[in-house]
Amino acid sequence: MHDIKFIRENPEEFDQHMARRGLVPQSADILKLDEEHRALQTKFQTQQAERNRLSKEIGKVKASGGDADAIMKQVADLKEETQRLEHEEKELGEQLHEKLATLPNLLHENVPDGKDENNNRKERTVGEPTKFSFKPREHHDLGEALGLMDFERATKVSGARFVFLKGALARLERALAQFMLDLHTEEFGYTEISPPLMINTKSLTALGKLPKFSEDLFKTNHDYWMIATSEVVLSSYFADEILSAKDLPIRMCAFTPCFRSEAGAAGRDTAGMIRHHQFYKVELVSFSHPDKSWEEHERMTSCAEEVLKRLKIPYRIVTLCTGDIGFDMMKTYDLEVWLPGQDRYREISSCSNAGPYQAMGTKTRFREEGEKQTEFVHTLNGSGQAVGRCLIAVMENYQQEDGSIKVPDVLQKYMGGMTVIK
RNA sequence: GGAGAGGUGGCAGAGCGGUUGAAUGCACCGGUCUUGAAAACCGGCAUAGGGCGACCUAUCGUGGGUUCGAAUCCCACCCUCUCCGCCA
Repeated sequence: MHDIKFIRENPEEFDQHMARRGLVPQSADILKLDEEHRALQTKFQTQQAERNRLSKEIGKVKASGGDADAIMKQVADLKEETQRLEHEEKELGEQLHEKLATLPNLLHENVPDGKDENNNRKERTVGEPTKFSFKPREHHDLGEALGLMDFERATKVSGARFVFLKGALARLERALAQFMLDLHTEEFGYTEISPPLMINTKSLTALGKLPKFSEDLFKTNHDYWMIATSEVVLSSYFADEILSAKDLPIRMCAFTPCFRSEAGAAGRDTAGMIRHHQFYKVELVSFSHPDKSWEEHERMTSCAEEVLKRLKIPYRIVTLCTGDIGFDMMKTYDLEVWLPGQDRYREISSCSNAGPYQAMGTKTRFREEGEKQTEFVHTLNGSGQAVGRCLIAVMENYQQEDGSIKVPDVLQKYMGGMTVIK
């Protein structure tokens, strides 16, 4: 959701942002609509004030036992016109809201231009791609050979893009999640949340995720949507609320399954568990003071990075370009882990600053101490990390020639001391 | 699933067709008093939008309706609570 005031004050700048998103100039249309709306609003309100005044008059006259017929006729004559103005005003208001809610977010100046992921800017690489004295295998090869990953039965029971993990691999998934949660809550000050996994249409619409992403989501027959990320429930947590500046930043993390229809991904990443309908993710969300949100973005990214550093898995960081960044984000860093089996880096985490865009939709505001004025918070979200993909990264980077998998040091305590999966 | 009760400001809680955007209490903020604090007293205290401004408009769960006029009446929906049933 955009701020109409910003567009009024900076129409050219707004159009430049939209142009970078590949859109034609929008501000002229919006400002015209805005002006019409405001003119109509003033007109309607003036008439409404007159109606209210006369109606009160009637009350007084009647209370003193007088005859109010003449005034009542006068108001009755106003009625039709007033109702017409009201409907028109509402209609224009909705049109304007629709525009502001469906246009993509502004962009941080630092976001590179480009049409797809090939134009993302590499920021830094941490660690070297893992070296092997043999040809490293892909995670699904390893998992199936170990008898701990069963795609066939998952297909039988559920369908494509599902898996059964067994024994030590199931436990490894749990260990990873627990390691991540402990790190973020104990060392980085995030509050652990166990949120609803289903969300209503109203919340998703306020966030700007609907109607745009309806095809990518699973919907229940009770009109709930399965969350595709816990970002949506966490970011909606303070909807319609006014926070105190002194409480910011508010940091939350949640470990949840994520459900995605992968409607547009037919044929992509069909082998293994890279792209499934269901996966676990530990999500980080921050509500930040506007002055501090870019700082918070860097901090959040480093929290996500720390997971990989401690697991000793090589990765790199890229800044998404204008063609690859999500439409509701101002800037996004992707963390990409090295997958030896695929011989390439793959996305494992995405850390974004939405600025005030989401907060304006959910009406999440804050107030400075002693001020009357409210302001929208900035919301940030990041994966810290996608557990499923992290599991893959561990398997492929820690594999040994005999097909066994070493357990990273930091996970051993969560694995009952186990040092190798075989 | 069945039966009933109810949703009003940060909280509690009046109001049930006409100066009610909303009494009162608590909380909170400012002041007086005090060496300081407490108490007492005085004042302030919802959100959003429009207007250069005086000011105006909207909002009493949500949406619609009745009426000159709705927090108050009618309809639908949502949510909460109590009891019964079922159930992890």
